[in-house]
Amino acid sequence: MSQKPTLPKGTRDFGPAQMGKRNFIFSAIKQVFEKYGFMPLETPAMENLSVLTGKYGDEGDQLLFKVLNSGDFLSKAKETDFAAGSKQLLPKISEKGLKYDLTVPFARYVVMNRHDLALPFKRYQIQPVWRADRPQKGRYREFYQCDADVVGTNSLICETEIILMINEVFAKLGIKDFDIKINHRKILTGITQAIGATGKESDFCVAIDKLDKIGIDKVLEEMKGRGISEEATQKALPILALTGTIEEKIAHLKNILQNSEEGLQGIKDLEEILETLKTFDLDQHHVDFDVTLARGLSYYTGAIFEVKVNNVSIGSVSGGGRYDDLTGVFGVPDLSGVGFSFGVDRIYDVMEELDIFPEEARTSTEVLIIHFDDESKKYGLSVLNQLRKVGIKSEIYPDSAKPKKQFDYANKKNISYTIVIGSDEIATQKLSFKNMASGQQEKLTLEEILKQLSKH
RNA sequence: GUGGUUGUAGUUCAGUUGGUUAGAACGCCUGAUUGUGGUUCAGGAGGUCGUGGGUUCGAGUCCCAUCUUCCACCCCA
Repeated sequence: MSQKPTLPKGTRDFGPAQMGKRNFIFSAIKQVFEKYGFMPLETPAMENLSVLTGKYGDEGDQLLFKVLNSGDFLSKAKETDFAAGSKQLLPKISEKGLKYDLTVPFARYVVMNRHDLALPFKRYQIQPVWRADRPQKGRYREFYQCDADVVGTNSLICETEIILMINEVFAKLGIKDFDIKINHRKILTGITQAIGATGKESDFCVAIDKLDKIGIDKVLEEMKGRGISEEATQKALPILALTGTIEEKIAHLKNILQNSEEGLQGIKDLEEILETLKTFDLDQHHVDFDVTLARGLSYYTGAIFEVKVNNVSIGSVSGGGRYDDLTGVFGVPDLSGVGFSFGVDRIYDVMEELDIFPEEARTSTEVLIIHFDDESKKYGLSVLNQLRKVGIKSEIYPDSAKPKKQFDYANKKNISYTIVIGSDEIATQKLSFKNMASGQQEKLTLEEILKQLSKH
């Protein structure tokens, strides 16, 4: 009885072709992170549920994958727990969960190791995370995040450096048309004060975050639905419709927020970030100030970012922001951090949609050795040894097979060159070196072949 | 979590109001070609129709459940 194997919902295999492309993205990100002084960190796939729960809101808790206790997981549960429902039963049968993002495990790490850390601590982390979400295009239940965070400094240089890193990574990847949207949590707070909806900040944010998706009318409707007064929504209207350059928007908002100390502080932060950016003289920084950017995660308290690639059907590919008190829930207050994350799976989808993966992302074997009989196969092994000694990615067809089969193998693996060896080649010491793309073939000594290959 | 959608050969898809033995293209294998792949030609293999029930004389087709896919909402990378 054989059964067809299947994958769990929302998970994927990555074949060699995909991995070549994925690694291309990973290494671009890694190089940039390290160039900016971030050090790698890895944390376990599982965390204790006490670490994870309550950090992402009720919605987030629901999306956590819980791991059943090992052994007799029912042993601690009583009938009364079972009768009381899942919420009561859960802690009795599950103590661990798969991590939901990289920021909370990072905060946990900082707290556990704070005496050893050189503050400010800069780390990057590239690992899979899991969410029990319903999958869709660009949304998976297992996906990779690439986080870089700095903790232990309030300096806005960090924010500027995030903008620089995003620019560098996208330049490496060849993504040209994108916007780094930036906003500030304090500006959002300021706006709610200015329009007379103080305290309604999170309702306000949830509503305006949808602006580009559902349009201004529906946003105003949603605000009313969330208990923001008619008068306030009317006041919000011109603010949400702000246009012009970053400088113009800032000037305008300064006026609107003149009575909000918090709002003005947010503006000041933004100005400083942009001012610092100037000293790095980028041709184009892709930054756009977007007052409607809110972002869901509630722990952000300062600048917030989101990156959108234009003219593709994928949502944001990167996001982040500053959080003043991330480690507070673990008993270490007043440690400010700022960080952001690249969504590799989405960047992959974007690059696939734009068809901009370079040839180098499709690395394969460079040379296949093809042989006709046992003698030439044996001779081929010594040739193979020479190729590998100089670092050429090479392999020999391991079985004795017809040349057609061996050539088919080379085609299928997209191998650029073949070296064909038979009795003639052994006798003359001149090997048949074939370019698989052009079909051209010439008889060369091994040394000449090595010279040819080193050019590529 | 709510509502909808999808599933037929390795892959992409046909398959009539329920009616004989479920098709095509591409891919795969063999040969034409025993020292040369991509092209061409000839032949061949490959399907518990997602899974489990039900209705019917008869189900790929209708009904129910379940899994999966994609989409919208919620939320998010």
